[in-house]
Amino acid sequence: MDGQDPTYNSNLGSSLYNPMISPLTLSTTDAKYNSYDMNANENKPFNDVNGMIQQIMSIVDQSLDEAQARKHAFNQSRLKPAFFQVLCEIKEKTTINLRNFSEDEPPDSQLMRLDNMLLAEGIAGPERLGGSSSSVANANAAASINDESALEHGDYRAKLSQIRQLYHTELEKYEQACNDFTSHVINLLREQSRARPISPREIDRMVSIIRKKFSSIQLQLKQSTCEAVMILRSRFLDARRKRRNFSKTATEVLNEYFYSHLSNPYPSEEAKEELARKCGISVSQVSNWFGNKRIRYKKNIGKAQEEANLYASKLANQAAQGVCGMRRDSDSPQQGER
DNA sequence: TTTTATGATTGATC
DNA sequence: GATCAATCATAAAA
Repeated sequence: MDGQDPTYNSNLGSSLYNPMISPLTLSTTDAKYNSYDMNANENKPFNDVNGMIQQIMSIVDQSLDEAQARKHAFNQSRLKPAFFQVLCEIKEKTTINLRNFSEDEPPDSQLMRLDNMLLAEGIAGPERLGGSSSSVANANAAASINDESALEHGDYRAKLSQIRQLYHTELEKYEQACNDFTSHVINLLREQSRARPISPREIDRMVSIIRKKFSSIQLQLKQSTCEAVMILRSRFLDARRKRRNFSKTATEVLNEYFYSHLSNPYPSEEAKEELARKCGISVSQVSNWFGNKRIRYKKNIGKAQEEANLYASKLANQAAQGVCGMRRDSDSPQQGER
């Protein structure tokens, strides 16, 4: 539309921009443009184009009433069908590429991944009553069996539900804005279709363009929601973040076993289960404790000797008082350690 | 605030 | 799969 095409220009000159049939009322600006045109008669088409541009530019300065009045005048003009016809002809020549415009695009794999994740985490889709992601449920089952984990699990669910709520609020907002904007554009195009040729297919295409733009905004929302869920999960699943020391009693029970089996501080599976039960911790925690204890004892035997003596005298006292409960157990197959 | 203790994790080895 | 050794992250003590 840069006016370099001679055919196009001749069209403009012959009909559209002929002042005799121009639907737009010529204003004083025409005079101004005519005044600096050295050869007004020969350059009439260009002269008229300038005038038209000037008129279009001046629309922004018009009041709404004025614009409405002009629009009304235009719609009532007997030249309007001719103007419309000319626009149809121009369009016929300039929208060839548009016809071949491919509208079928493959579904966005990134969007699909995000959707799947949001669905899996219970953010998208139907709300799960008392539900959480299976992975978290497994993690919780594997974690400590005390009340604290249940409490933190509840905390996780509360935070997940918070994320879900925020996501849906934002999504609704986007959808509302998208619908509003789409219907606004449709109305605008329908209104404009009275003045220029706009096919329903073109309106549909415009709608799909708008939807694509809005879905890219939604993509960002989905992305940030996924990130929030990942952070929450990593915090919940990373047990190191919420390490708690075992109770004093539990440590004593474990130490008693360790120092009374110092020559072979490797409790059997049954012994581990018994210790776990006594200490109120899981079997894997007992295994961890013994793993840590063995390596730290080995690294610092001198210092650990004091502790060893402490537990030895403790056991001796218990034996003297005849309350040697632990040694009585079948979980102490080793004899004569230390 | 810094240091130490301690429970958990990770990768290698057997 | 159990254990070791190194390491991380946090609780508790100094």
